[in-house]
Formats: sequence, C-alpha cells, structure tokens
Amino acid sequence: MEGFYPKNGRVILHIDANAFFASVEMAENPALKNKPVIIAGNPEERKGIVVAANYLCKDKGIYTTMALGEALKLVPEAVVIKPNHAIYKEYSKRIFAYLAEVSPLIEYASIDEAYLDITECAHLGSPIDIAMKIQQETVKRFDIPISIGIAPNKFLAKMASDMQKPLGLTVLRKRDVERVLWNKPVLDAHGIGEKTAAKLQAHGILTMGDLAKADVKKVQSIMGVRGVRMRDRVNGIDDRPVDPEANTSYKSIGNSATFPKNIIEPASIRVKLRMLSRAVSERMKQKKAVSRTIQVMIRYDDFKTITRSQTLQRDIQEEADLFAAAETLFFKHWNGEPVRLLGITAQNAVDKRMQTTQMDLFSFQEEADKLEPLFTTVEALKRKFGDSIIKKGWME
DNA sequence: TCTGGGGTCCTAGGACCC
DNA sequence: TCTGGGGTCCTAGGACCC
Repeated sequence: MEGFYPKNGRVILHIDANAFFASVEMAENPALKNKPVIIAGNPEERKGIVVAANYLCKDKGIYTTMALGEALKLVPEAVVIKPNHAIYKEYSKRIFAYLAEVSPLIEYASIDEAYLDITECAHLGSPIDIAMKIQQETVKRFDIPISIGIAPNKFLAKMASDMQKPLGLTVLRKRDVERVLWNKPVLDAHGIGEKTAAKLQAHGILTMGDLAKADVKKVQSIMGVRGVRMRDRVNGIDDRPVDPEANTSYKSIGNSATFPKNIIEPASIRVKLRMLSRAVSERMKQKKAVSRTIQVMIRYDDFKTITRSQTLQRDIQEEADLFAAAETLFFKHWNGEPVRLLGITAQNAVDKRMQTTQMDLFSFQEEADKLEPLFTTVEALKRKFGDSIIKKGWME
C-alpha cells in the first residue's frame, strides 16, 4: 500500500457533509427523503432565511441565506422545518467521533466539516479505500451522505470536496492544479469573497490562474498578507497543519439575537442583555473559559451595526459580571434609536486551566529566586512564561 | 422578501512606554 | 525646540466562512 502514499508530503482528507441540516432532518424522518426540504426560521420573527436545503431544492436554485419567501416562490411545495441545532450538534459529534477513530489527526472546521490527516494511515489501505470506507460508514451508521476531497494539503482538499456533491470523492494532486483550478474565477477559491474578487478583477486578475501568476508585490498591495497566502494556495502551496488542538480552544464565545420587533425601552433592553449574558456565561462555564474583553454589538433598524468593547482588570465568567460590563457599554454607546439586534461576546477567551497570567507575585518570586542575577531574571522569566507574564510594574 | 447566528483572522489608528 | 523609532496593548471595523 505504501505506493499510494507520497515519500514525503501529506495526505489530507476534507470531509464535508452535504446539506447537513437537511440531511439530518431526513435521517430523523425518512418520509422527507423524496420531498424538497428547507430549514428556515419564522419570517414573523424576522428569521425567515434559508439556513439549509436539500438537493431537491438546491437543484431548483434555492441557496443558503436566501429569503424564505423567495425560496417558496421557486419551490412552493417545499417542506419548511425550523432549525433544531441540538440535534445537528449531536449528529456532528457522533460523526466526528467516528472519524477520529480513522485518524486522531482531525481538525473540526465547522459543524459539518473536518480535515483528516491520513499520512500515517497506510495500514488502513490506500487513501481512496479509506475515503470510500468513510463514505459508506457515515451513510450506514448515521444515514448522512458526505463528500470527500483528497489532496496533499488543506486548501486543495477543501477545493476538491466542493467539486462533486453529493457523495463526491475527488482527488486533487498538486500537478492537477493548473488544469483543474486555474481556469476558474478567483471567487471560487476558498478564502476569497465578493469584495476581494471585485478588487482583484479591477486589477485584471479574474481567474485563479491569473492570481497564481500575478506579481507577489501586486497581490500584496491589493489584499495584504492574505494576498500572498492566497497566491500560494492557488499554486498548490499550503503548509497549514491539521491541528487537533484547534478543536479545544476558543478565541471568542458570544450570543446574539435579532428581535421579532425592534426594542427601545431601556427596561426591555436590560432584559435582553440579561438573557444574553446568561447564555454566554453558561457556554463559557461549559467550555471552562474566562475572558476579560467584553464586546457588545448593536444593530439598528437600518442594519447599521456597531461593536463596542472594553477590557477589564480581571477575567470574568459569571452572568452578573458579563451583564454589568455589557450594560455599561450599551448605555454608553447607544444612540437612543430602536434596536434590531443585540449581541454579547467574550473575546480573547482563555482556558481557565491554562491561566499562567493568574500566577501571583509570590510564585513569581519563588521562580525568580531560583534564577540570577537579577538582570537576566526578567529575560529568563520571559523565556519560561512568555512575554505576557511580565506586566508593567510587577517588581515594584 | 429586506437581510440568522456562530465564529476566525486581519488591519489600522491611538495610547503609552522606552 | 518641533519631532526619532521600536514595541505592545486596546479598540473598532472589515472580510470571510458555514
């Protein structure tokens, strides 16, 4: 089997569940299988956008984020189901747990996507054998169809899994990049959206091939470091590892809500802030995360959205602390107009268990005493604990 | 038909320090 | 007197993704 694997280099799978929410609903209720299914909220509550749709709908032009009313014009007979996130999460967990059995080098990219590094899995068969087995098993065990991309890095694997759906299996080697990718528009590249595509187009860069061959300085001036990275990627270069650690750490934890009707009464705003604080606090506790930077998001009726944040003296997690910070921020920055959406986010969340910054001065001194002379001590402490540990004035 | 909710990463300016 | 250069942290917002 060794022959299927590169001598040096990696074999990465990108696994993507197709129309995941709709697939779960159909797995839970097989009667839906031959019907067009749309997952969407209630337009009366201003949540009437398509969150997911099965292929019977997609084939007729329905896509995610489309207004439900518009979608129903295209497919009036569609079955509309409200999102059941708890069930989707449960399926996701079970599917990922199965994938982790295949290779522990797994990184969850979203609720329905994962990267799997199978470089060391030659004993399980060829990459294609492994991918086919995964496809069969997820259908058999969970009744969920998935598409898989096989490639030497994450970017190409992601591009590959998108090429054939549903139940696609696509190999994209580095040597295929020019033939397969370069004639496609830059917008098709994962990581380039409408705004960047328009900018690139204004500079005569229309296809991934144009980007791949463009001058590095030029793309850097158009889109900064992202330009350099994207140029590498469409040349088939992407060294990002599949990082299982990414599954457990959180940079931010937040909740937001669009209200059925705009609110303007300070009392009702406080009620909403209280609810959001509770939700965020509960999730932080679940994830054992604390944070000292709290952000409030306010969206007005005209969709103008502002974010305001504050960094506190200490890490917080409790609902009351989150609420206090959010309330202060809101009433400091609110322009008094009706509010469509409120959000609270705990930023720069850190794991409670890994808080080296919480170490007190006594422990510092103990460490410091072991090291001398004083001048090198600060440097030594920095090396041991990182720069953040040396706060202004800690020696005073 | 007005446009959900959860995230990540990057940029840019200002404060502040040495 | 009129003005350097490097660095970090904080804040606000933009782009992108599912």
